[in-house]
Amino acid sequence: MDHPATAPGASGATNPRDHADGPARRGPRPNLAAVARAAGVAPSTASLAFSGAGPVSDDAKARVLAAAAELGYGGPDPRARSLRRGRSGVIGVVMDERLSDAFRDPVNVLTLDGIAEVAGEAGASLLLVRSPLDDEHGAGPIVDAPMDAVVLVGCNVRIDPAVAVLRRRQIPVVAIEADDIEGAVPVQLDNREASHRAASYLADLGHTAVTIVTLPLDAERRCGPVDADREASGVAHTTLERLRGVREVYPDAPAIEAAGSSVEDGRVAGRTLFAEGAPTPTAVVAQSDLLAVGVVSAALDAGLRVPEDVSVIGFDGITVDDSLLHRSPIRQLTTLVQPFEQKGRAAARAALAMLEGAEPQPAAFRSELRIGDTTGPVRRALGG
Amino acid sequence: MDHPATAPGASGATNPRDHADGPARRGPRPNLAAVARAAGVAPSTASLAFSGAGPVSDDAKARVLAAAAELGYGGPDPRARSLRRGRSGVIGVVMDERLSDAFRDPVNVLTLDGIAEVAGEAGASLLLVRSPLDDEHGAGPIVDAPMDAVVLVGCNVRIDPAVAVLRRRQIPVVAIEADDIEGAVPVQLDNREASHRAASYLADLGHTAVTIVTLPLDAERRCGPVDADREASGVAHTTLERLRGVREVYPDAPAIEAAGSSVEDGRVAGRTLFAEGAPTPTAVVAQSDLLAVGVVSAALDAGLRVPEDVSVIGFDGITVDDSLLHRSPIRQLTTLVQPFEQKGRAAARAALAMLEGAEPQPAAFRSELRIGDTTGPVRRALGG
DNA sequence: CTGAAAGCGCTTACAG
DNA sequence: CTGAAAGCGCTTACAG
Repeated sequence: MDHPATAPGASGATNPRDHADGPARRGPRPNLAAVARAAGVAPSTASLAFSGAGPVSDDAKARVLAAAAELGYGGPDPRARSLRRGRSGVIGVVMDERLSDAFRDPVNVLTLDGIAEVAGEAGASLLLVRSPLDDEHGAGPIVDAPMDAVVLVGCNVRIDPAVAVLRRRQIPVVAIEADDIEGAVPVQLDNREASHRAASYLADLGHTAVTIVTLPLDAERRCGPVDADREASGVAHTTLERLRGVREVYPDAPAIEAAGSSVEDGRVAGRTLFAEGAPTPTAVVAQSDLLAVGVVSAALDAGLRVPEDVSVIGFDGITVDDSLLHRSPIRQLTTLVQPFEQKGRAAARAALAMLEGAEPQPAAFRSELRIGDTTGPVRRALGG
Repeated sequence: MDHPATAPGASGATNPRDHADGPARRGPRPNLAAVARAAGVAPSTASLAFSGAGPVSDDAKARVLAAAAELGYGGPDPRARSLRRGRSGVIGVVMDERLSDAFRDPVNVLTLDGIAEVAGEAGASLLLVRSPLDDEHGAGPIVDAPMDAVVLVGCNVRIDPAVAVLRRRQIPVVAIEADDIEGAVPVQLDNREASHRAASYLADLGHTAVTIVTLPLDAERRCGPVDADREASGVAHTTLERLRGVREVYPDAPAIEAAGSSVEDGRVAGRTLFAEGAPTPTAVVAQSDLLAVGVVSAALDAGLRVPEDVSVIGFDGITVDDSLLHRSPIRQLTTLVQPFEQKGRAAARAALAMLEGAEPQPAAFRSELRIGDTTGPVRRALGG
């Protein structure tokens, strides 16, 4: 399925790179020394003519530029420049998942947004890198890509190998939403407090039977009930904090772990939750909006009304698309809205600061409870 | 609004980078020579121990690794390695817009998906770069970021400066959805033929009054009617091809240019289209799904029924979220579905091939007309 | 299997 | 304002 037809007229017989283009470029790529020679100046002068980092006479500069054009010189080689300068102008963005999965989650895309904005303004470019798997330590871009600083995005799970590598490389690290990592600047959210607030809101509505649908606790993509052992073995900081926040209000609330953060993962968890015969909660706290939509969808499928029979609350405040929901009267999820772009911007600023040798600013952000139409007062107890 | 509170307990008094970490790392970063010295081997042997590119005795290798650990050496510096090798393992992804805008369009994200998949498998990392503005030639990452090859994504507009720079740098270029660019390997879609098919489908349904809502024709973010002059001045290949495809069936179909590809841009165009007093088309061909949703939304706002009063057809086959639509009975757009991921994969493969010095494969893909519920037979002529 | 040598292409003090 | 020199850290033929 993945083998495209070759475009009939598009390729032609010649290699596209064979096209001559103004000044012929025969032989090896010219370097700055060759340009300087052609211009009749010293290499250092030619360098200055390009970088503007020192005084050069207009005449010398013009000769250098003319020689460069003549030889087809494309400007100083960034590889050599970065070796010499000790900097490459590249900020690494490390994500937990396959990049193609990461892009599927709006949470990551929105964060990237903020990072890209600040990095772009500063002239830095973003290198997308996947966190290394356990079995490939010592390989992969995180080990050998040029990066001046790194931002960990949505790395809840499997952060340790990445951080270890980066620390050894002495690359400054900014960690969004990870537990305090030794040597990394944190950009944090009030996960626990926010979850506490959401739970309190449900308590105010009279809910007592609350179940939590959690994000993954580690990289194993398990799904199912979270018992004490499972919770103790969890490494995902965000997941644990959000869980604790709800438990501060509902100490005995059962939890179900989802395999990931997608609508489908939420649906799977929801099916368990609303299975016939099982005691049905009157409210569900899901740790992401995607999960929440899946839970709502499972509830509707099970013939329950939302919020009349069951309230559902999410986390993130993103816009979610799900066709099943469209058939329902639900217009907006009750959720905790978090400032992704701001978090991304703060992370990028911290990374740039470390790059400059300045003291980076740790940052903490707040989520706001946004009340939509997936939550309501608890239904009257049947026997009440 | 963007100044986060400093996290109370998160920062502490010390610079995170001051943390000692096992072997002290005093003074300057060690280099491979220092490691070799400490291990009692030649630098070349130490290099081989890390790269595995040649035979090294187990003993020598162990001594090198031990010395590296002892000195806190994080492995060969990628900057030096890439200078020496002439390769950096980085593929640039160049986009037309601010990256934060680019991420907002699913079209780009899906394409990036495919690129990331193939690049990731090959161990290459992706450098996100914005196409330079006209007024910043000679600056920005496209000029001085290390990249072995580049993929142009969604660069319809403002490609020329980028391509000129890349050509001078002699960086191989793969262009997704751009007109044949001299020296670039094309990854193309059947924009014209697909649009022709969509138009034919409308013709079969009896539509004669068809209006086209186009993507931008250049970078100026204009919106309004496309007259012959405007069309002649257009530089966006995709826009023009899709326009031509429809015109092959409806030679006189009027066109309105949208300022961008968003639901809101589509809505703006739609408002013009369905303004009172204006002659209303019985069908609209929008050049993207986002635009199509905006048009549908404007039609509903104007009190028209879709598809009974007006049919709307999109392009892309993405999932679109729009709350207004949810209130309507419309479940799926009629649209031309294009294989974004496949296009991305093909582009990445071509880039990798050029990197290896192999002959890259130009690729061409096909869009499929997917009939949803936004199109239907033309309404009976009022006077008919 | 190991070592000595050369050089990738640039920039930056430094002296004029 | 310009030039000669050194060196960023590595890898790769090449000889042993």
